[in-house]
Amino acid sequence: MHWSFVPPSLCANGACEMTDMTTLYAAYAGTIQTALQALVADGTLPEGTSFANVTLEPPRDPSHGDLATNAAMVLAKPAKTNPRALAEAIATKLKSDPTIVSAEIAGPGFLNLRLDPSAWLGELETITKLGDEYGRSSMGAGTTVNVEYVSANPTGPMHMGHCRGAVVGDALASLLELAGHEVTREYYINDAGGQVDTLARSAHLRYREALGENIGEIPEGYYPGAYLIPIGEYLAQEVGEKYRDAPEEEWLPYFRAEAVEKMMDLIKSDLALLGIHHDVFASEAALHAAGKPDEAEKWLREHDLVYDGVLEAPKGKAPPEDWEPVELPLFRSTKFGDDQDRPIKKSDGKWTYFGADLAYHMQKAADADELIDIWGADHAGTVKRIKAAVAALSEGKGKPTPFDVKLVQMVQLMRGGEPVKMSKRSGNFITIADMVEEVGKDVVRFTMLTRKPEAQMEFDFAKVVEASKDNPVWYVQYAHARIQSTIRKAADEEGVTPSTDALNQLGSDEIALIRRAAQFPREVESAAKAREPHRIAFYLYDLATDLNSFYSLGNTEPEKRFILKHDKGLTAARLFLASAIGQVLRNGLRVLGVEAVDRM
RNA sequence: GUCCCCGUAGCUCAGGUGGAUAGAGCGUUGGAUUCCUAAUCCAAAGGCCACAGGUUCGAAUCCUGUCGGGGACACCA
Repeated sequence: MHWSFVPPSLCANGACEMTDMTTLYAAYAGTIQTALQALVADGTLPEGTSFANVTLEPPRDPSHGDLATNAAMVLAKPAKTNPRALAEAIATKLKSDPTIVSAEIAGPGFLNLRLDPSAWLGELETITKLGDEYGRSSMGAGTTVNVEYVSANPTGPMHMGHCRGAVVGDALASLLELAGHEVTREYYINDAGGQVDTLARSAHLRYREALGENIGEIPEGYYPGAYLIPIGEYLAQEVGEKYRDAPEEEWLPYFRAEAVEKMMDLIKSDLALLGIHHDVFASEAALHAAGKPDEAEKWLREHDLVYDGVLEAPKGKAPPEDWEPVELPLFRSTKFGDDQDRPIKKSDGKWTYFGADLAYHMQKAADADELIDIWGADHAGTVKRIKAAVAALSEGKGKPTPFDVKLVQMVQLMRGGEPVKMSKRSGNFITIADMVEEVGKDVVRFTMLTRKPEAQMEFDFAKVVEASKDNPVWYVQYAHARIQSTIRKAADEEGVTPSTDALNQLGSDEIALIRRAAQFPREVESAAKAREPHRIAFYLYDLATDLNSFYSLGNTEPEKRFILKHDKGLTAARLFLASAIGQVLRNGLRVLGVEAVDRM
């Protein structure tokens, strides 16, 4: 795990400066950096040595100490010495810090540090003082990130297929915010293609139905879902019989605009059920109206990145029967690693989806420093071309715009071990509203975040509501509720509240728990760097495990309970510990968008 | 045929930007309850990290290939 050598003075956001508090890992990272700089000053390390690969982490085996650094192994080469000799030099410098009680060299050159217990106890005060801000990093300060997620076609309510990407995107956005980035949560509305025309026609059908016509079975090529019935009724109310028998070109634009708007209302309310709210809803139609694709094409042609050419027939499988060579404006995506150049316009002269998407990303890249798209795995085939597009567009800017596409794999819905059958044809699919109603928002969100997004997962309705250790969301919430309950009970029955007065009475069991809590800021930074919010979910599970283990010590050793009737000082100190752990659980759950409950 | 993702305990999965003895839950076996929330805890057993090469002080992690699972492959979005 890496950590960034960001000195506290670089802490750009107000919270850091106001409180003037540094978390434990950041502080000792600074200590080590100072020691390394001293070695540069006295010539042990060459001028300009990069410390980028130096890590500070908990040793795998706690008996090795409190902290471990690989500095000597990483820097032995530039120092032209062997790791153990360099470690010796680093250790000498570090020992001038009174809170470092020992610095031992181990294995191939690890430097294991032992801290005075007061260092760990101090972290409890840091957690408490920083409160909701504990874990906030300045790592991303000054970098704006645009996260585009969901972007479901506005042709119906949200169903299961959208759920995972929605949750992952939202948690990622929150994570990046906590890591200090300024984040825009964006939704791209595909309101310009053939699908929304189909939507408009389907709405027209329902409109005629609302006017009393018997429309019978919904024909092939129309959306059959019952959710369009209220749209038809609404339209009938708005325009009466005006468009009942009118030719399509008269009503299509109006029906399309109305239907899309209603569908977006539906989608927004579905997203709200999951606690998801976007900052920007970007319309593809508006993009066209503003002439953005033309601008993009012009720019690309000037840079010889778009040319008129003929695509080859698809290889490997039999080409479609109606395949014929056509000259189209093609984007040179092969120049950036794609297998084939991609058309930006269709043979009828209209823009392809890609042509518009290219212009859309051009616009996003102009507004943000970094871009992230969350897509379903079924769009994997288009990753290369859009990455190529962003690479091409940012060539002109002098420096490339970092751009990540996160692919989210399918979720297999199960019920008691059996796959849930869904029929798309009848429009009978499991919606997000169904899911949230059945198992709750917190369960849906947490479960979606307990697997890395690029791996396929199962979601079993039966398992996911089980109240057991096998169900992480319950387990983590239980730990938090347990803490809150203990604090309540101590106040009500013993009149004791958390206090630092007797903090130095806390022993090694408590410090083991603090050690885990102190990881949180590191987890935030590494998860943000990797763009992997699921790491926070796993961390919270580990922290909950440690809390529950500690709590259970009191079952066999009553003197290890939080609440001790005979020792109010120690009770208050343990409550202070409990309260700090609760704070970290809350801060982590907030990233995931899961509620930290006080009672269960 | 090409491209993308995945392959870790019996099962479901972490760990993967190279570091010390590969982790957790479920399941199995054996324990803990005059209990601050047992929706919990402790312990045992269980592994050629798919396979084969390569890179280096060091590989589950990086590279190449093979096998297996999933997905995508004209002007659909």
